[in-house]
Amino acid sequence: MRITQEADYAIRIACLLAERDQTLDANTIAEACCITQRFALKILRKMVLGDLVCSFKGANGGYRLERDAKDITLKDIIELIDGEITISRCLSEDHVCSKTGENKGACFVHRVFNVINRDVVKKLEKVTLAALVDPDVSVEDITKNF
Amino acid sequence: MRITQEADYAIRIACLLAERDQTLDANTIAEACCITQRFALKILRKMVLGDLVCSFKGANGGYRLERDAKDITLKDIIELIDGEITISRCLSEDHVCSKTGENKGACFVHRVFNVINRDVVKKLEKVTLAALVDPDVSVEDITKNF
DNA sequence: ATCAATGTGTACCAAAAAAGTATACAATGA
DNA sequence: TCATTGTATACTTTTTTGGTACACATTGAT
Repeated sequence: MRITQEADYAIRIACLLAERDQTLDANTIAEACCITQRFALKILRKMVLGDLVCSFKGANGGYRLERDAKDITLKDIIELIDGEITISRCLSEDHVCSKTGENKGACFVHRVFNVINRDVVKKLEKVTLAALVDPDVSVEDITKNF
Repeated sequence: MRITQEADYAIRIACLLAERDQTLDANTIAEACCITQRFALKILRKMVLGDLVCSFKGANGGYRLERDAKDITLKDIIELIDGEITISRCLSEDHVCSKTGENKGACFVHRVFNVINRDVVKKLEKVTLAALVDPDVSVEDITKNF
């Protein structure tokens, strides 16, 4: 990665939709998430194309989650917005290592990074929207089985 | 983070110095690491200022590791070059969350990120230059006690 | 039917970060 | 004393991030 602001906003938006569990229009979402409507629209568009939320046009239109909140993870949202999660550029699919001329896993160091990277992804996969939104679930509850 | 190219090069340089265990000049280092001399000089400068390597001017000058290779970790090198390791901007010391107006740990999501982030740093701390350079140590050896 | 409300598509712009280069200078050892 | 090697500072370019603009397409309420 790094996890971008845009992914961060997308997570907030997804949490909001999970919390309210109703169709919300872009304006409402933008206000609740402290971003401009235009920017919210852009992020929402990506989320629609990524089958994370569905949209309704016309009066009383808006957005809602496409799937159940327990079937959406932080990994899903971050990858949708930022693309493949990689802690180092050398780990990304299309990157060619300037040292070895090959891509990921060619250098010893990158193989170590790769182990760490996979672990991060695995952890992000374990965090569901449902857990994030549930007031009875603490950070410790979420992270204890990492 | 993300771990930058520059940090990546710094790691290569440090590995080279650990492997050879002698004073090497910037040109030799640059060639071995497949970067320009100028860029190597820039990175080496940071490493000198960060007390990771020491330098010698004049004829037969060059660089060598300041400390023993077993006392230098990936975390040391990456933090030296890239600054604080943070998987999301919201976790960095001087960042103020646009949602809560506070900094790290204020939002629930960021608290989760923080747990993951600390774990990454902890893993990077466990990888020493000595281990990376030792031909008898495998990636599995390094990562099994993560 | 019509029109206001709402999302769509595409393109553009600006700031920040990353990656790398240039130049003039300072120290040192043969 | 001068070639060799590092120092200091500043600049340039490219890529990524974060965000905006505008003309258009649907659709539900009236």
